[in-house]
Amino acid sequence: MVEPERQRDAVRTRAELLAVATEVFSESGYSGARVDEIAERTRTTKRMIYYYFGGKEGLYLAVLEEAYRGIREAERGLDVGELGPLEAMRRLAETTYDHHVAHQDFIRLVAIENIHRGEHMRRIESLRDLGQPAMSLVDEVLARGRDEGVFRADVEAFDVHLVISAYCVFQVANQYTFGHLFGRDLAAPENAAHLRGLIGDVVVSWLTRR
Amino acid sequence: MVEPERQRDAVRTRAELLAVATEVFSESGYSGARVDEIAERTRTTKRMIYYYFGGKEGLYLAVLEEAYRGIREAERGLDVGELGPLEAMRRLAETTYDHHVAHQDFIRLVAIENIHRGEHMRRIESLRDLGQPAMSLVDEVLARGRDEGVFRADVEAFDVHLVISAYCVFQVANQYTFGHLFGRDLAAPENAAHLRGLIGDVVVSWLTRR
Amino acid sequence: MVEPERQRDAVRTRAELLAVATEVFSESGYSGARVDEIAERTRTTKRMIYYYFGGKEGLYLAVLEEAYRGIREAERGLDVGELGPLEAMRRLAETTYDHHVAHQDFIRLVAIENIHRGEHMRRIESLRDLGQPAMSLVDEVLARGRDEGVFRADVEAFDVHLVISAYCVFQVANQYTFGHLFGRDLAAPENAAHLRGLIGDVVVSWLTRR
Amino acid sequence: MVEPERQRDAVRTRAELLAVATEVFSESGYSGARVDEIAERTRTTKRMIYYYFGGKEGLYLAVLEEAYRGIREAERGLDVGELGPLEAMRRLAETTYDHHVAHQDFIRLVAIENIHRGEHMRRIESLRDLGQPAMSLVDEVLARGRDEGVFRADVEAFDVHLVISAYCVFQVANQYTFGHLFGRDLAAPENAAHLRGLIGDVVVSWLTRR
DNA sequence: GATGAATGAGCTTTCATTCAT
DNA sequence: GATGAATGAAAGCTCATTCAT
Repeated sequence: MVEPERQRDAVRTRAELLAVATEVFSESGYSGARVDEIAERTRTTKRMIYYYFGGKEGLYLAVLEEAYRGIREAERGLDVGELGPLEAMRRLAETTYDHHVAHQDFIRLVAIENIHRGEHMRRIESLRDLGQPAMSLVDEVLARGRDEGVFRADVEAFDVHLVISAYCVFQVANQYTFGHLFGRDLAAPENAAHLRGLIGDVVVSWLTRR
Repeated sequence: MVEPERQRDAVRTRAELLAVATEVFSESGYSGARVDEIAERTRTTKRMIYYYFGGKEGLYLAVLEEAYRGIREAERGLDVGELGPLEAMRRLAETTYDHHVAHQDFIRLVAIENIHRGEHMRRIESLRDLGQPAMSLVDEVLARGRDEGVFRADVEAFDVHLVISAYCVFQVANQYTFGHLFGRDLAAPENAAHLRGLIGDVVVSWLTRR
Repeated sequence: MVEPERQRDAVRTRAELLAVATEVFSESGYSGARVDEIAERTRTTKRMIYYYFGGKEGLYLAVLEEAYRGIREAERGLDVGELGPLEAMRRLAETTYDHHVAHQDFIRLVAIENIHRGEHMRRIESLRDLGQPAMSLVDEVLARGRDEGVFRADVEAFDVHLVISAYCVFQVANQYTFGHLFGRDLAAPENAAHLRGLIGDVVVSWLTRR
Repeated sequence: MVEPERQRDAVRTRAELLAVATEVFSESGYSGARVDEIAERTRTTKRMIYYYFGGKEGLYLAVLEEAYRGIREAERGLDVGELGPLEAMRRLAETTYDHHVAHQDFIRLVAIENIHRGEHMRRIESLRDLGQPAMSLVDEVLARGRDEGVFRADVEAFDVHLVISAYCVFQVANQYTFGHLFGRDLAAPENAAHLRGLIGDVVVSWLTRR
């Protein structure tokens, strides 16, 4: 089934605007991003931003929604089914690490949204409780480990997810200031394996009861 | 020896601008902050920003430098000398938590600076390797624990500091998005004790792991 | 083939800005000219200066380029083909005089540009060696006179052009100070004929010197 | 007779301001010159400009007056008494040339004043008819030449002075634009002798013409 | 005479947005 | 659906000048 030319162009134009806007907002923040710059990096004109998204804010909202949607999609790919709970939890933490390293634009957008105290996000219905799926996976592995007696029983899935997220987000989001303060480059390839293993270690040590 | 009125006023004017600017930049980011708004919240005029700081960017640099200086000063107050290494480490992690909760403006500034990829920070000489003092304390406690045989020997002070910082920063910096995604308020008083104890637990479990 | 309304307006808007800017820069110099004043004398707004010329300096560059282009165009109209070399040279000098009197705005712009040590001019590619055409005409008349034995052979076209230009430019550019110092009005109609004849005399006497 | 300290300092301060202001106005024009810059290049402060000269304009007026006074002083040094009228006239033209090359700041100030249509100059009483002395010398030489039958009788001193001034001023004042247009550097040492001799030639040829 | 602090008015420039076709 | 031209409001910044001591 083929869409008519016009419509396909419309879809393409919209998608291109969204992709470029994601880049620009992520690079410069909401206030720092320039509508002109977004348009210029596109094959369309500024006018289309108003046509499709109503304005700068509408475009930003669309970028935010799309970005979270994409991340959730990516999270669905995560699978630790065949591993024992201990290895599964380590895999989960380390894969989360990889995932964050691979989606720095998204993490920047989230930081920007936090600067704005989440006020835009709160207006996007589809983002409500979007965290659940990711946490369910943690919960499942945690429960398995608890049942098998390898994990302590007094830790919630939320806590585990918080500790993993904090580490993974921080190491991307704060790489510039933290790196500068300690004279280390968190993004350097030679540090990657160590930093990746670290969060696995931390979480597994923490959860493994004696 | 008393300073002349005029000069004292100058110091006050400069300090007031700096204080207000810290608030405004922290609230709105670099691009979002308005020079006019900063001035309006002050007893002086916009003109003085240019007189004392050369411009918006100069003011932001001064804010950043002053903020880091203040934090370092506060860190100096940390003392865990009389505690055993295990309790000292827990105290260190939890005090760091308190400290971050108490200085949200600073954490927001750091997030803003990371959005700008640390480009301003890099131009402030006094911030080079400013992290050392904080890390030395971790190092000292870690060494004591290692010597006493209670801490594992394969973990560096940098790693410990990274894990603690990540947790403490994240839970302030990302409170809006993370809270919204999971329907929990990280800043709610009833969660404070739990969140505070958590990082202590994590670090101690990790380091005491054989 | 008719251009669309909109586009024709754009051309008109741009041209109007250029014309008014020529006046204002010529009246007040580069620093003395006010972007606001230029806009006010126009049917458009200040914003259009930035839209079409990028800023005050871009506008000034456009004014300079256009002014030189206009002058060169006017110089093309000069024709002394049928006159003998002696009369041709006199005509050339005196027509140059007329020409300068008729384009005082241009001469003022040139004076302004010299105050700035030609720094803007140097950045306009189209002005490089723009003087050649004017000098070629002098060269041709000079050569004819030399061949016919009425002009001395040891004078270059450049020298002749320099002497003529100096006189014609000075008498416009320095009319205010020179006039005041000697209590004479170089622009007074009753002096015009004498001042015009003078440069013809000077050049012809000089070149026919045995 | 020794002046009291205080007074001598006052004289020195005033003189220093005047000297620096001459430079700055000459470099940047009236509007382009910055009161702050003038003060900064001085050992005094901005306040002194207001104390001694009343403001920017007063300072500019003082600069203008002082500059003309200095030039007139220099002109007094001119002496062609023992030469024959022909050689005297050539010497006069060529010395005027030297004089202009040596006082480029002054010529720039004059150009600036002409941009402002001489409006400041007109308010300085001491500059009225300041040109007379310079012209008297021309007049005297011209008269001698006329009496001896070597100079034509139909040329006024004013005309001669105009031709000489035009050439000498132009070649300094318009050096940047003229030089660029023709790809020649009027200020290059290797051109000096030729350009200097030129005006002598022109004037002498013109005046000896029968 | 001198000084550092302060200032209002106005300058150039930028921005998201809308209009006319 | 699309486009180039246009715009008002407000932003950051600069200037000559004056004040308080």
